[in-house]
Amino acid sequence: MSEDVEQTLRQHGFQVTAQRIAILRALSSHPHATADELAADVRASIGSISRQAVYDTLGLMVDKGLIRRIQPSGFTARYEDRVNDNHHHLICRSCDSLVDIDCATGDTPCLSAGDDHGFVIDEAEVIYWGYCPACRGKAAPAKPGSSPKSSTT
Amino acid sequence: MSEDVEQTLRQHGFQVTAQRIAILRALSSHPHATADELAADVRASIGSISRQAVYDTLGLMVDKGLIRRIQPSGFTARYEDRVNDNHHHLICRSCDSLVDIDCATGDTPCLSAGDDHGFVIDEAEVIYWGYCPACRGKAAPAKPGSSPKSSTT
DNA sequence: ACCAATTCTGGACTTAGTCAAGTATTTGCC
DNA sequence: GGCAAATACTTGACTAAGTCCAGAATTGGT
Repeated sequence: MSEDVEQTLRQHGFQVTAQRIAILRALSSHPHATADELAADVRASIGSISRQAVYDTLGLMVDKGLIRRIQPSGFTARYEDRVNDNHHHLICRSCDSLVDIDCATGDTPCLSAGDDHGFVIDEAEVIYWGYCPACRGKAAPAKPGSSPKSSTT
Repeated sequence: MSEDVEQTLRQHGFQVTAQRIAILRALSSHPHATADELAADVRASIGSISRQAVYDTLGLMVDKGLIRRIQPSGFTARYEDRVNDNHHHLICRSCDSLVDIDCATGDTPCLSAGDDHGFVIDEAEVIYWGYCPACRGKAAPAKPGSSPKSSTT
């Protein structure tokens, strides 16, 4: 299994180092982890790693499309290794839990924006906000001034 | 015109203060501004304002649905006063320009997620990533290791 | 095994944002 | 219009996330 990770690294043009292997493995066991959480996980397996190495590696991997970085409003950056598989994220406003969600609409649904302003669009990132089963009852904090925010789409 | 802003504040249950009026007006002339940019703008019109007042006010206004906060990956939080009008955002990966974009798909399109995991979804936030007309030619930084990232949807 | 290129470390630094205590302003009421 | 209670604002210290830099260590091709 360590070989798989090594393979992946080489295929994407990375030098193979203990740190990178550890980061990648940490990521696959902790999807949606923050840089610090990954660092902690890596330290548990490797002994130690510098913060800089973590940020450098994650940054490079994101650039090469090996992993994905997400950063919803109010959260610090999170990373995941599910990539190129057409999924989105669903976040509970109350307890901050974050789950993956597959897009119902086929292959490139949301890519059809109205007027694209001349941009070449290569990705549509969707974040669904709401309340998870556990918080659904207890929370529902009836936003006072505003209408129930029906179709922010 | 100052009266409009006052009205809006009262309607949403706010006390009316010079700072709040100034923030709201700054926001309508600078859509997608950061907290610091707004503070600077307010200082230009009012003389001075504390950072805390800016954050407090923006936070309250977001809570009451008067304004919206967006924070794309790699950006600091931005605020806008277009609210409840079903629009999304389009960002250039190269020059970071950010434009509004209306959703083509009608009223509550992207709200139809596949399996909602039992969540009650009240908002679907969409961010389109790509290259603006100006950067389209010059940038296109041919992501090496990864396939052209066709349908991240 | 050696050398150049790449990567990692450690520490200082920056930026965005929060906390808490005290002061000022607003607003409802007389 | 004046007063008190509630609300808002200011100041300054603090935290967390992330960046910068220079030097040491590792990797991988020969």
